[in-house]
Amino acid sequence: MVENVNLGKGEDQASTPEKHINFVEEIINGHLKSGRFGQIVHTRFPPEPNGYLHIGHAKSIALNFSLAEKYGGLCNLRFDDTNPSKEESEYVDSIKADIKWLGFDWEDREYYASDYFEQLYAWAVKLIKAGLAYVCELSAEEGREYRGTLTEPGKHSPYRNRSIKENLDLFAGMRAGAFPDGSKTLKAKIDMAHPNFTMRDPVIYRILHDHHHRTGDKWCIYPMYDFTHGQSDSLEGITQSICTLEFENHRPLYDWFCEKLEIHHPQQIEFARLNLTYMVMSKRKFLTLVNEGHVSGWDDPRMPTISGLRRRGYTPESIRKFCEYIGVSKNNSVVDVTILENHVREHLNAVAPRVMAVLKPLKVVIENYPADKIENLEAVNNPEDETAGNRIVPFTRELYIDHDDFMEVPVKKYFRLAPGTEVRLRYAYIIKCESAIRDEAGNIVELRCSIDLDTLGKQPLDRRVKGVIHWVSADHAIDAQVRLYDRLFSVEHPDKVEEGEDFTSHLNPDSLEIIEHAKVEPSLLGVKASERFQFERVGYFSVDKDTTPEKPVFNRIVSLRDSWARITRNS
RNA sequence: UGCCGGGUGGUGAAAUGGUAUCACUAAGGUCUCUGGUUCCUUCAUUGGGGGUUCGAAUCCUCCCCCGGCAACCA
Repeated sequence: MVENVNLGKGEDQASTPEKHINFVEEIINGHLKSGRFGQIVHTRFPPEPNGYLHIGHAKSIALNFSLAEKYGGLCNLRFDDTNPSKEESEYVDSIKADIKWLGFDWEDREYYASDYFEQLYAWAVKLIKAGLAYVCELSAEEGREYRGTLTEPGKHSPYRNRSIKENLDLFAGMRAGAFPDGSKTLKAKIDMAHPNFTMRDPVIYRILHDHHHRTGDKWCIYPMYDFTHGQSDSLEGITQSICTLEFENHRPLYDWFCEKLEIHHPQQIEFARLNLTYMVMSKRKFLTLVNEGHVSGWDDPRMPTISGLRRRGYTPESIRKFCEYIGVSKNNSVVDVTILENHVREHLNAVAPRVMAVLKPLKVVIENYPADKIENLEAVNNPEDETAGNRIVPFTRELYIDHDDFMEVPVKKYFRLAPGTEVRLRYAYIIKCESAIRDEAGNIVELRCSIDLDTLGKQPLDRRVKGVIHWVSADHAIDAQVRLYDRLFSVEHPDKVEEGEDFTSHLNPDSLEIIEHAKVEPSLLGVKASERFQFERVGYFSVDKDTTPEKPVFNRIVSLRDSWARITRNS
């Protein structure tokens, strides 16, 4: 029907789909066309080192670094460390490790806003000399009162009209440590009646007798974000300064400082931050989760932190693709977490070696198979990747299969094992269930089966056996701990809470199930942390750092799509 | 209430005055020694009203809804 399909290039088009240009790229194209910044594109990722990075940051990182790459420019890493009381070098290290893990490289351009303190100070003096800044002695609370409200304009500080000389002396005194914390601030003199609060004489310097992670005790006054960010961008020759929507109100101030200081003036561009269903995404809430013990730490595999996703087993490729896929816009949106999950499935389907692992072991004894016989059967490592090769799995008289693969009274369309029915053991033979053995409590603890030895590598001609199940040899199986992770919250929007509740009331009580004695195939002996596998018919798993040579520990990254579970759920 | 943003299927994004497009989810089907993968099919007239126009998601206008802003945080 469609005539304009280019058949010759069809595969190329599929692998590199015609990507729509997002609004940020449109703006950049405009800059390139007008020559506002010449033909240069220079972005930056500016984290505050006061917490761990999360998937929302990954969106910003991917955006900034990818834009630079796409336009043949550069992207800096800059730590926005203007608040000494909250920032630590521990976070600097983790942030750098996370960005590297994601696969981005700032090369030698690792900058710190604190490196610009001296220049920032000089610019503050310049503002004072231009009559555009003054030392104010209103307390924080008084400052709030003077700022006015949504509907009423603010009023002028009584200190607003000091002489330039007095301001200069006072500001020098602030730097010299002559005044206690909170006693004075330096404010920009703009417009107390401005409809935008950020323009109502904003504080640009405050007194903080605090130790800074990089400048030590050199300073006791520190610049505010608004007086730092744009100037830092300017010093680094940034062209497009990309940030999230909540800074939109700050753009007039960003512009004001660049203009009044007469310095290189980057363009601030705001985009919508990432939200995911079944997740919260703020440092404060993460802290609550950690401090109240709902998770084991910032790198708990259920956390949407980069370190959590990494430990869970997510691949950096899948996170990058996800970030590209969701796009960039100014719409406040909530992305369905299944999209993230599908990206990691897609990647792991292509690259993860397949193995057999039995999570809930049920012993199977094949009565017509010799007790002393061991057959080494060949299994495909990855049907999606011919180069992955084959491996050997030992087959013996006593096996384990998964409890879920047996039903004493099978429901309709169930084609796994049941009394009297047959099933294919993956890569091995067809067996038939002859009887089930119970313990005293009535639980089924063992199956007695018979084998059809004429079914290895071929289908029987006289009948169709549809079910295929995984198994491990009881004698050869390795004992493993398996941690089944699920969504941390049980509702799509955990932030939406009733009166008197908070987001923790939506925690999913079943977000972690630990299986102490799973049985996995012997090829898994000696696995190393962060290796990833597909447990056939079950899901994708990665080796946790808690693994020991004696006992491997696996984290479930994500289950396989399970259309059987869907059928049973719907009926 | 003031200012700034934003409203396109259940979800995320396209379409920049000219046939509402691409994915995800969901549902159904195909294939299969993974109930995985693959492949196929189905699912919106763009927040609402009015206007301009041969023609509007796109332009004008009024209204509605959602988000952000009143830290000496970023």
